[in-house]
Amino acid sequence: MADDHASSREQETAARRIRVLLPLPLPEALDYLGPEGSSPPEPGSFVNVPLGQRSLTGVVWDGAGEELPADRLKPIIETLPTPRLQPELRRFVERVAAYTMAPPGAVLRMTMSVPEALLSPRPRRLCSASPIGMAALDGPRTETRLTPARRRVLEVLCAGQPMPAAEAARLAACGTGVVRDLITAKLVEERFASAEIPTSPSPDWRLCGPQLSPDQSIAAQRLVSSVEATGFRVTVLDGVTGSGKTETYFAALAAALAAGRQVLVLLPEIALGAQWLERFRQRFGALPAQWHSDMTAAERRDTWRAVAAGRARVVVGARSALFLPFPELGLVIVDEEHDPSYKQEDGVIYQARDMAVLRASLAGIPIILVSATPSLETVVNVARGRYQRVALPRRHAAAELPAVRLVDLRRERIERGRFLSPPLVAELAATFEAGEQALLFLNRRGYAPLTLCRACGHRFQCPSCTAWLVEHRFTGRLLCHHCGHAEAVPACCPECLAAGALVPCGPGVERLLEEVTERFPAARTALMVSDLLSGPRAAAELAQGMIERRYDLLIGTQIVAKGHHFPMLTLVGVVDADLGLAGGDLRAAERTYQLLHQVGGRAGRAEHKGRVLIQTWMPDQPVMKALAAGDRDRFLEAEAAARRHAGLPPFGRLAALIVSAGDAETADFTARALSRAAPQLPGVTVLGPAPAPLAVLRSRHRRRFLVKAGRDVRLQAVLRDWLSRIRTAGSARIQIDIDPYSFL
DNA sequence: AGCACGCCGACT
DNA sequence: GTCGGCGTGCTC
Repeated sequence: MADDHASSREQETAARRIRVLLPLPLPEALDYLGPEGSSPPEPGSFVNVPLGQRSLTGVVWDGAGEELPADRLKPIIETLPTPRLQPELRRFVERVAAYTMAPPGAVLRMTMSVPEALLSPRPRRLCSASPIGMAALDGPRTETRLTPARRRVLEVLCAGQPMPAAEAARLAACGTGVVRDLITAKLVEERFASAEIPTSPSPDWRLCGPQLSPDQSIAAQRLVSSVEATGFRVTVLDGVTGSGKTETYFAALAAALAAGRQVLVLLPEIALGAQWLERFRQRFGALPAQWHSDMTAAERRDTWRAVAAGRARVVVGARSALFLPFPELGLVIVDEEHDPSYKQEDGVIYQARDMAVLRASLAGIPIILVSATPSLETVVNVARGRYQRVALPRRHAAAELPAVRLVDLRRERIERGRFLSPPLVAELAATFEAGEQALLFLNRRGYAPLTLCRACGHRFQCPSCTAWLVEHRFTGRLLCHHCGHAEAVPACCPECLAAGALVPCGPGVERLLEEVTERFPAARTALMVSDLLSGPRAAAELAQGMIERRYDLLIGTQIVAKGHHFPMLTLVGVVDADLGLAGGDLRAAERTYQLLHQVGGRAGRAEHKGRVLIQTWMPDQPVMKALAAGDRDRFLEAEAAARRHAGLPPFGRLAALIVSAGDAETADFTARALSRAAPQLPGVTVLGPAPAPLAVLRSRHRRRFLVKAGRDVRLQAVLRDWLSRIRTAGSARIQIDIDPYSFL
């Protein structure tokens, strides 16, 4: 009898057992007890659960794990009314975790990045004029005396829809106190409105786009049919700069909207999206929902909810938008798919373009990868027949591709401390003479990359990193570009106290500005660098100034490479083309090609023919030759051949292991332990340990391993097995980077 | 990720 | 004597 009772209780608790994945870096989901009596919350439900001393929100997960004895389980606190996380997104979380080797909870955290969005929206109180209030407004002034402010509030409320008190106060240009008093005086009444946020207008796919060129129409038709066919399919829209790629993929976007599906557009950095957003608005009559890092918490909360509820039909965002809970996602577009900023480098390390393909495949929907300079990975996937390619080979309308010329710095005489070669100076002069605009590109922020003391040779180094401090003259500071450390530029050398002995070494955009100002005092020059712009609006403002020809010359870092299009810009000068080629980065050449091609593409976009001058010490490098010849495909073939020969991605697998610790000894100790336990398997090569190029970063000493493996090797399994055989001591951390992009 | 528990230096 | 530093370990 007692046994029966016990076993039935066991059965009951077994039925109540639910798995809950928490947004924490735990190795797996935890078990809890569902509510007594009522049916357990379904997988995907958001639940509040106790954990240790605190309580937090997680998601009911499916699948089984190791079962903890039932008597150690705590009951869940409550189930939230938030829409459930779709199975598709749950599988995506698991697959991203498995691929990147991050704990699933850490990936889940990216899908619930706005905790407030999960709470039921607080009902809002809306004000309207009461009958008494309306009477007071209409009636003779003597009956109820109204102050001017009170009168304005009532007028505002009578004229418009019910609105929050703060809104009424703002429109009436008075304080909220006036509204408050009116409520107390019963001239204004307040009602709880439904929590529904007023829906902003949706993009309208029925609007007609601009007339497409014949090339665009053919390409657009193929994209549209991939959307209409439904099902997973990757299409690469490969079009030269200025060929109208955006308008072309807008056709596919419209088709997905017409089919009643949501669309996600990923862009490298939303800061560059002002022109993109304007084009979208012109095409669809409304702005899309946006998702990026510099949104306020309230904006993120509203957007998250709008996406989850299906109200947001189009979302344009940076890589983290990939983890939004779309219930009806029908198309993903990755613009500038080659852009290295799709690689997330901290927290969960992932390549958003690749994960976008994964998400589309799990959802069974089409995805479009867009670029003028597709990544080698993408090109190889086309060659393997896994991706379809749609090409836009010609520039739109009259615009021609710019003429590219290399300037061999080995043959040019350039004064010490100067960085513009005579041919480039001559071209600048000719451009200004013709009343046209020029762009100088130098991917180096600040005044000079290194500052040293002429008297004693002292170099300014970051106290927390193996890196020089970069002088920024405009702000009068020395900055570390890796950790953000900043200090004032001292008047004399901190080492030998010599005064006025500090000399800058090498070029930075600020120093370039100085040189240009000396050479061309009449030229109106603007500097476009992320650290001198307060935000996307400032960047858009500068770009507008260029378009309105308030400047003759723009000097900038890679922020100028993207998105903008300046009709009167005819000359682009690349000051130091070799910058990106240093270091043993496997993608250095490819990235240099993409970046310089993109910068060069800024020249001559309207009817004016553009010229590009590339200053290099290595004119014989294949990248430079390819840029000069405009021969992208041959460059890619050569690059592919080199990578295939070396067994590097996309022809082999690659992972980086970064060991870091608070002191060099612990880092070395852990690295040696890892080295001893390194896998010895056919098809797997372990390189390292070696001090990372940034041997100390944020006060942590770092050692690197590189693991190379054949495409058929289950790399994650090999790494998991390797790490399971060692234990880390003390402050040591091991970070895994699958498909590394940065080699620092 | 938090938060508690635990073991060694400067304070009322 | 205690307050408090943050290193290690667990959370269903």
